[in-house]
Amino acid sequence: MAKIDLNKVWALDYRLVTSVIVEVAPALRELGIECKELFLLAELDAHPHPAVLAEALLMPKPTVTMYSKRLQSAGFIARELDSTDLRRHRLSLTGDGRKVMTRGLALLAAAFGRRMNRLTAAQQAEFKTLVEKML
Amino acid sequence: MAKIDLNKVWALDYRLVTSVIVEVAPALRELGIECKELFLLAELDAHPHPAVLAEALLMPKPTVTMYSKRLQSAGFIARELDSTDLRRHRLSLTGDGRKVMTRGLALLAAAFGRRMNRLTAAQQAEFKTLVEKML
DNA sequence: ATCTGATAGTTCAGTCCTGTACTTGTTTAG
DNA sequence: CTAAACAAGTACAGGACTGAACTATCAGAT
Repeated sequence: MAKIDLNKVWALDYRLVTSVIVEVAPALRELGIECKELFLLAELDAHPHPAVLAEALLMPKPTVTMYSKRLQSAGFIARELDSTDLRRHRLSLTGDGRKVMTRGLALLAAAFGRRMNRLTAAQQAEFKTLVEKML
Repeated sequence: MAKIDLNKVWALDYRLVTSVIVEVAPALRELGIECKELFLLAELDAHPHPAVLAEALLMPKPTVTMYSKRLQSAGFIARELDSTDLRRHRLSLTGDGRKVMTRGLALLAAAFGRRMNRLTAAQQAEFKTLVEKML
């Protein structure tokens, strides 16, 4: 088995991810959010605390702070102090926030789905397995 | 075959790509370039004209202009007018530029390789095939 | 020759994003 | 109990990035 060209594969995967983002960004903007804000909304249920969120999203803490502020003032998330640890803030989706997240994820799934559909169902499952293994 | 969760797979792949970038960024900075500047350098041989480069890299033209300027003043690329079309500029790597690119790509390949190594050789080849199909 | 529409690239203004340093609150060692 | 160490989150400054508008050149039609 010849060794594969890592940089080639990397470039392909990077391009795949980027192309989806570029494609979806305008529609998301119409929804009132940026792409990374959508990712933040999508992880909120699983990780309600900003510090954990920052780690999960691989973004620096100040970035999470900034997005949180914007999303809060847009009415998409709520913030409350964690009563068991006063350093912590707990973020949660508002009704509007959940609605926007759902729509945004649908747009993302549509764009990514157009690419995944070039694979057979079995290949799609295989792709998922491989990416899971790599992380 | 159950339908896969597109958003899940998307999130995984996004995270994979991002984690590599985040991991490599500090070392690249020591080399004197940003991550996206490396991608630009890496595509320069194949696409010497800024407009084509912008499309290949999925970035807006002004961004390519800005990076080109910085890379030129850092001595990593050269610019010359295309004599057959005075609107066009032809970019090319300098000796230093090629050296930095080679090192940068090696860092990238190392980081991405650590993830790919969790797959068998056959799976790696399969992954490449699948990503190629999707683009 | 000149006009028209298209293309290459840049400028600029303004937003986005993040590194550094800080405040506030919690835990732990003594 | 207190002080040092640590953790959550923020403020701010400054660099990174991009959309809109612009200049210069080209190619084709009249």
